[in-house]
Amino acid sequence: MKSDISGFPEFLPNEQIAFNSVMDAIRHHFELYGFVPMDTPAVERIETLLAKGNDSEIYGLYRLADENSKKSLGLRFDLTVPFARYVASHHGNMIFPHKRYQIAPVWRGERPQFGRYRQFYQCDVDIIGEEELSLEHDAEIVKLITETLRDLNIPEFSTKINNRKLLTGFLKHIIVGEKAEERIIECMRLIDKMEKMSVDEFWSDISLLKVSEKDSTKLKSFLDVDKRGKNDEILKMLKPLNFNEEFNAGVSELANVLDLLKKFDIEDRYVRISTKLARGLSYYTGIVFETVFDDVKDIGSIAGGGRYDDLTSKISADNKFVGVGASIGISRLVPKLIERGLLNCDKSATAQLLVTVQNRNFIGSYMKLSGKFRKLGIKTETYLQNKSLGAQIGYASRKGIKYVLIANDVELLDNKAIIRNLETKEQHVIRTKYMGKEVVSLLR
RNA sequence: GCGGGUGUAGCUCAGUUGGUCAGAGCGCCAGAUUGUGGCUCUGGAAGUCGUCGGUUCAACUCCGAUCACUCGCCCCA
Repeated sequence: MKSDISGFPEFLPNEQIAFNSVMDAIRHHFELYGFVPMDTPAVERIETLLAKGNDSEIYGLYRLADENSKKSLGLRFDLTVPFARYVASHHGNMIFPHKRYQIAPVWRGERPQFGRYRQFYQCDVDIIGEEELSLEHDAEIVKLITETLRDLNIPEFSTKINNRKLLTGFLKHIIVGEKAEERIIECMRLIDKMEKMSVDEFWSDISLLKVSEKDSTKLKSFLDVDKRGKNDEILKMLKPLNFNEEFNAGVSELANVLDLLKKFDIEDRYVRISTKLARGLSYYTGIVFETVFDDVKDIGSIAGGGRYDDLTSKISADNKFVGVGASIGISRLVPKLIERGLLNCDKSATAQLLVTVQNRNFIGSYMKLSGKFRKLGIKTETYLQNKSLGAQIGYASRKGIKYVLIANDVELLDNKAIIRNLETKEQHVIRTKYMGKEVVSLLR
């Protein structure tokens, strides 16, 4: 993968074909579950984009420099905010629960680095309900993401799962008093990135938040809970803690989703509780999860998502929509798969067959012949440059086109042609007048 | 926004204290190979040494600025 402008990657043809094959596989899974496609413009009104968060320059927003327009527009930095805007404006014509997917680029003006781009693709699935949405949907999303990834040829992965209520409930229990809300958010952020910090660093930062010694002890044991390993054991420890109602609701939702996942045939090894998981400070309100490779540590998460009970209130106040969704980061995933040799990248062609042209006076006949193959559903390219047969076959070989058709004028007039398999060097003479299944099976 | 690294052929890079130093491998093109690719051999094309300025008899080499890319931090999936 190359990048001519920093952070804006582009692929060579073989990589693009591989990238698209992953994208198609993901799309296929999404549609298998009945999700419908959706697209929105690359730009949104600035006020819509800013509705996501507190920060005035969220994600290094790209603003459109259009002096003639009074509208103030910017490039989307994720697919959820545009979706919220979409629901707010079209809900009258939508059917709920609404299940949609969207595979599209987003833009962020951050400094790029490895596995982090300024333009990258997200594959989002979301389920939106009016007023309420049962917990089964949360489990279904996790199941869908797990199965989608499982069916790709990727390294071992697992999904960390948590519930925001559990985390905030606990933090509300230990952090009270002045500026409690800010300190809770700061504490949640520290916990979220705890694994990146040293132990000393973490606790010295925590002490800045005026957590009492007694509560620090509680925090410590709380953080240790998910070291237990087995989800059942972790839940068994969490249940009696009974810090407050919010916490209890979180534990109960978490337990329910895990129970549903069992019923939905998602094996335990794919999902494990991580009470530290917060997933940034965004709109999540319930279940949160993110998927990482077990052994590949140098890229962040490859998928993630969660439940948000308040999708549209910042955009339109009249109706309440709740949702649960997830996103797969293929712009991170695919280069890693290519680097690891897990993604077949040796084809620079979509064609299965190259029709070579030896006698250029018969170009019309060659083109008609190509047309016959195309009608049979075989992707066929006709070689149109004036080059030797050897050069034409070399062209097919380098592009990864498996078959070539070879015919001179005599053969054309006799309705014959040679099909050569470039991998096995096998050649077959075929009759070109009436071609059917036997030719199709020959080209498999 | 902050800090480090790097800019020489299409790609990956070498280039000594400033003076035969415009180089290699890969790739590309042609031929050996007159209907049949990969392998091998032979030949060939290709670079304003990122850009601008300075020092010097002399700059790819030293200095300054600038631009670009890249890695990390902040932030974030």
